[in-house]
Amino acid sequence: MATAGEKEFIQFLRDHQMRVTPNRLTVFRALQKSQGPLTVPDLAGRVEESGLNTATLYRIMETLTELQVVHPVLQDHQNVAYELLEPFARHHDHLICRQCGRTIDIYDCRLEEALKAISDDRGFRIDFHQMEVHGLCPDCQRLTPHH
Amino acid sequence: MATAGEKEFIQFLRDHQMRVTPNRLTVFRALQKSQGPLTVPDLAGRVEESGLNTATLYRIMETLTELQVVHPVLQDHQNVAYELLEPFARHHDHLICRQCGRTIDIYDCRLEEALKAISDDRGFRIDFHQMEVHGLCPDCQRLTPHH
DNA sequence: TTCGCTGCAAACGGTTTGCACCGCG
DNA sequence: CGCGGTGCAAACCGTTTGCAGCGAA
Repeated sequence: MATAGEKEFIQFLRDHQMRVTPNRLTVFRALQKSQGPLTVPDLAGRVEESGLNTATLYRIMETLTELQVVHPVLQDHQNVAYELLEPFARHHDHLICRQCGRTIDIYDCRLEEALKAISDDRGFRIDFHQMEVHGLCPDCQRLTPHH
Repeated sequence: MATAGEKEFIQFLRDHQMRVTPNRLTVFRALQKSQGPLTVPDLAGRVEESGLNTATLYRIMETLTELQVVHPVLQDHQNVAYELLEPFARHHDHLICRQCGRTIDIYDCRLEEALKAISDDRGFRIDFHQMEVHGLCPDCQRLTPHH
């Protein structure tokens, strides 16, 4: 099943009484095109030609976060970056290697099911979740086989 | 099983060729005493009487992060905060309510097991993980029963 | 005695804010 | 036409850095 696209995003904004502006579409497209999460400075670089102002960019990210179109995640242990949420991007979690810094996207039903069971037990209704697993990827284990 | 305390922290520093300084002990104690994650400004307030300098505080947090005594997490969708990791604190994940903002700590074997199975499948060796589940807590569902 | 650690103060840069203008609905 | 959205520029403040002195080992 494909993820929702620009058309659905426009409808989503209308449904939430938010105006459909060129700036918001520009940001949405940049996020869709990107592989991973983007910081505001990242985004600024990618939408440079549109002349979009940085202050506006921050305000748009705040809006999209409230609407749960995106959510902020911590990058490199220090920078806030944003990534699209369902239904605008396929959900996944992250394996992050402490050695090479590479991020591996994962999606696994076992995890989703465990999570659902746990939340149900407590009567918590899930919007979305985010998980980071830190450790050593297979390649780096081979290079530093001890410990 | 209790979590490791100050004595173990001191030994940990020695094992890693790091000096045992009053400042580092002060920070460690503040983190232990705290319920949740603390930002650097938070910490600065709590260790005020010790006269610990802010720049030093940042350097200590960087060091503790590298040693994996703590790790940074995103608070309120924007601020970086630090929390102790195993074995210095009991591991747990978070349910975060979008309505009241309250955080519920959870620990559940089903999640840990699913995670281990998934990582094993990919040959990824886990140091630690962090999970945030965003949604509506039982209390807030009662107050806003629609949607 | 050595070198890691710390305090101080200045600089940096990501983020926020006030305000006037613009343009979507 | 009204009000949400935007650009601009200044301010803010969390964080980083250089350097000299201190103290843990």
